Amino acid sequence: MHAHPNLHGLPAANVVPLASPAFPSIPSDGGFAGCVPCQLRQECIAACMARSARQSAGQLLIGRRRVRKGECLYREGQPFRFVYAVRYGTLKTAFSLDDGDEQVSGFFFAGELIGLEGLARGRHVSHAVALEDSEVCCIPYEEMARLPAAGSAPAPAVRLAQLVSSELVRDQAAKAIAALRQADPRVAAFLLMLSGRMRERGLSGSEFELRMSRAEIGSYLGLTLESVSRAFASFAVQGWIEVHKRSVRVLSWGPLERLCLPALSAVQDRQVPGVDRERESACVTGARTRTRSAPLRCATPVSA
Amino acid sequence: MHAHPNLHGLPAANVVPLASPAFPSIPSDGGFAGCVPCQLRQECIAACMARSARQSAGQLLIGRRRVRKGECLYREGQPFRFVYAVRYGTLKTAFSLDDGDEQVSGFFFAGELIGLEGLARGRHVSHAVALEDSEVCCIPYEEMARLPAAGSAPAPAVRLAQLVSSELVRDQAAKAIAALRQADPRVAAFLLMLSGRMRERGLSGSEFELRMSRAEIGSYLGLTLESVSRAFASFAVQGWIEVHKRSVRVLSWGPLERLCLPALSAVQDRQVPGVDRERESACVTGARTRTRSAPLRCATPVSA
DNA sequence: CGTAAGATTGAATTAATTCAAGCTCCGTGG
DNA sequence: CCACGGAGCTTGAATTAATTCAATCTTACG
Repeated sequence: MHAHPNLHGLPAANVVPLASPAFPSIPSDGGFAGCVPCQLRQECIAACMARSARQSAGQLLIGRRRVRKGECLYREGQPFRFVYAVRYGTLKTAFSLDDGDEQVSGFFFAGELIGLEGLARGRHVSHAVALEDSEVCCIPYEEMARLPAAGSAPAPAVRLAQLVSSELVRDQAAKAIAALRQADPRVAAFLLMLSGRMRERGLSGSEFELRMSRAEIGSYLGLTLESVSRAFASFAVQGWIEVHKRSVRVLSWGPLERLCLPALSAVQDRQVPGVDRERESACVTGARTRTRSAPLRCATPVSA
Repeated sequence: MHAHPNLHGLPAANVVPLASPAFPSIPSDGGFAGCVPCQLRQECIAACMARSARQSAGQLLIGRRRVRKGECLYREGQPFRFVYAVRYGTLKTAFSLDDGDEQVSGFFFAGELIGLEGLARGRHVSHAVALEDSEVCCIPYEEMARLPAAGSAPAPAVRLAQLVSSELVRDQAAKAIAALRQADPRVAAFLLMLSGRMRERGLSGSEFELRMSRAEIGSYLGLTLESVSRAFASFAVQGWIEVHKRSVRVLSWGPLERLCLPALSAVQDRQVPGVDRERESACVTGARTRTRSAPLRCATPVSA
């Protein structure tokens, strides 16, 4: 189908299928040699686990699971047992609203982690569905959480907390998009976000295939599918993009970026390059909640 | 001012002001005796740390910090050093949009944790501002992350990951509210959410004081302040609530709940009572993303 | 007591949704 | 191999609802 540059590359011999009735024990450090060629955007939690596992007597089995298009990786209410790392493919997460509709809460590409929302209550509060044939690594949470720190490296649990926090940052970007009240800016922001994530994994950022329907995009953005369709059409007649069904080619970034300017930095998700002076000063001078608020004074410590 | 039923109750002698030029060392298990009377909604991470600290040689200093109304607890771009637990008061988190406006991302009450978004990059990506005079515990992240597991109890880092995940669940509730496209249902959901969180800390759920402005509510809900005001007015003329400026009294829950029905269970944030059959079946039969999607087949494991 | 911030209310505007019809493309089965 | 059917996408027109702009009111605070 398409290139999968981010395979974890676990050798098959070290991979234990999850549905296997008996999990054969493998050496605690044996399962990670194959992780080296993996090109995950962020250091894979598995690599972190490998270091710890080498030093501990604990056993660690990382399985793989294939999820075909339309299939469910986990469901709302199911016990949380695994954190899933996408090896290849695309998935969405969503949850059921009480009227039977579903709300799409995220899209996940190769190298990204799914299922972290289950950690809070020990049960998943959303479900994950493959948008195309996909495969994931299944990292057993309990075992991972028990692994101690290896030398100066942080314990896997610490790394995990960091990765959950990354999801919070991504949610913040989603809120920045939601703050764009109009349809066109939101869709533009969505394209920019997608493009950035494609580039992160070595794919073209200006020409890619949408793996999700207009309805799913609309749900994620808080728009109807018609509004999404019209936004695409509008961009196309302006000559900013070419779009045919689910294949998109961006011809001109400038206008799209201008459209979603207020959310641009949140969407582009750049690593913070030191303290961002501009934003800091915006905070000091008193950013507005539509109406200008009082300047942000600095909090004083409590005297002992 | 008002009752503070959720004080951590750290004895003053064990509390080290953060701005003190030199942090005096205190016994690693000395700072937590006072945590016992603390009535946090979820088990406080500090209690978890206490157990670990007792067994380790590490030192752990938990400071307190007073944040007066309008003051900033931390800012975007600042290094992430502490997780903050609200002792009393109310804070909001928000971030600056690139056009200078600010987007409110959350409200935090006594017993809740703030600042977890900073974990991802080691820097805060939002700022936290007190909506009234408040006080927080400052839990030093690095030190906490290094604490090992104490016996069968999980390491503080594991508990931390869980708490970050709880924020993800809360974000999901916010997405459920955003899925209510109209103003009145969103405001109704906001009231329900607030009410639930008041009750959680032993306060009245039907009569409370809003600590945030209409503009802040609007920013959080994706509405203009006028729309929020009109929604309140509309509820009042229907006889469902009494509202005068920032004091709210709910007279009739039913209509408010009906109004935001699709998001009700997400907003009420009930602990999952076992596997939720209803929702599970909704998933199996194929919940809709506005247009009905294919039934969710079950993923098959990869054969070894 | 005066001022300013926050809240309310009204009227005009704007934009998304809704409803409906038609189209394209893909997979299936005759 | 081609026809059929359906899912997904597009497009148009009417409707609906939120936003915008503006004026007024209240209240907290200096």
